[in-house]
Amino acid sequence: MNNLSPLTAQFVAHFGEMGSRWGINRTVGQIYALIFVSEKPLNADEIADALEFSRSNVSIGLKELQSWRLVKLKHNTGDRKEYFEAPQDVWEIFKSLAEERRRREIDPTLSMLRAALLETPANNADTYAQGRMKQMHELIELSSTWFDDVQRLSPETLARLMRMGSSVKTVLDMTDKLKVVGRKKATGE
Amino acid sequence: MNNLSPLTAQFVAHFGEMGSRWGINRTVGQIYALIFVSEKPLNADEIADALEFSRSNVSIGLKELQSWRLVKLKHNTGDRKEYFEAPQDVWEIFKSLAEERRRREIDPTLSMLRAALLETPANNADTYAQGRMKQMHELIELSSTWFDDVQRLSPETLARLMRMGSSVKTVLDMTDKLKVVGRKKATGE
DNA sequence: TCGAATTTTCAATATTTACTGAAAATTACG
DNA sequence: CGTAATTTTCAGTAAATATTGAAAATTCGA
Repeated sequence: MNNLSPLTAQFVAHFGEMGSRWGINRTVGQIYALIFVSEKPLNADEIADALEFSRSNVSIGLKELQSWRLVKLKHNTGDRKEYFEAPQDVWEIFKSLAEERRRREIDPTLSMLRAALLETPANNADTYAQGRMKQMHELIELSSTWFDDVQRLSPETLARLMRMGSSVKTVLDMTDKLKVVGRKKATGE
Repeated sequence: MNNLSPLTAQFVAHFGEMGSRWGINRTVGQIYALIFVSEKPLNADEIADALEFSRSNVSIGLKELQSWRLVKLKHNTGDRKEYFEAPQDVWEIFKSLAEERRRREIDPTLSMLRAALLETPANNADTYAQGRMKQMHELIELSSTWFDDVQRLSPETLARLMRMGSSVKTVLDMTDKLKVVGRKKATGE
């Protein structure tokens, strides 16, 4: 890798290796890593040069990253080249990733499950299978709705929630009690 | 696919196609799907037969599924064959999946980042890069600690939390107010 | 302990996916 | 417009991954 400091080289290499586990390929992982740690936006030639990939490979990789909304395109005045950068806010990155993953990995499964649940079971095995599919559907639906909701929270609220960790239970219990008290008051019980 | 009802065939095929997006391969996805909707545990021959895979392929696939803790091995008395089933509780499945993913996809990255953050930056670019890595590290660490915590909640509490969705903010705000009140009381303010 | 039943390994092969260079398409500036 | 700069496409090739059948290893009951 051309002209990369050991620090960056290490980071880039790791993303390359992990790429396959993350569902992207080595090239795409490395390109992203490089963009992520660069202070200035990079153009495709710079990336191809630094990573020693063919120009066309970089082009494909950048398209892929754009489809994941992980890089943003920037145009510099007086320069026709396209420059790419990663969003500054890591929360934003996290959200794009989650949304996109959901769109690609979760939603199609939900559709399939919904369709399967509408079918008339042909025998006992089918009835059992449909029951299992229902469980799966409910769990996925619940978690993804929840994720939608959480995503709409402000970063601060979200951070607060996260910092609470499992003590969230205490808060929920507290709330339940308050609700009961409120109800009693309201009904003059 | 031998002897599979259309309903199951559809489900199995979907898991096969999605497999690649989920980071497992087609075979493994299909095997899992089949086991998941089966009322009785299945042995490798039954799976190979139903899915028309070679016996060895099934063997490899089952090993993979075991490494993800997605299937459990069962021995039937008077039968030397190994039978496989998926855990009944879909929550449990979800947790195994999350844990295993974390172990494979998150933890190695955290280690790499920790190591990188200890290095002495060689120049300005490195300093910037390290800043970015720090942001990434903090986000990942926060979300995974949080996930640990959440995982420890009882399914009921968790379900409650999920059902609340974004109204969780109201609860947090409420709690903050209560804390303030509590403090005032305590200090006689 | 022997041997049939069963599972696992592994080298060969097939399939899929990634990568390249060259050519085509697009862009925007004079 | 025309053209040079730039990006994209694509057919061919390389590399990685998945799949198989056969052979080896393991398991467990007689």
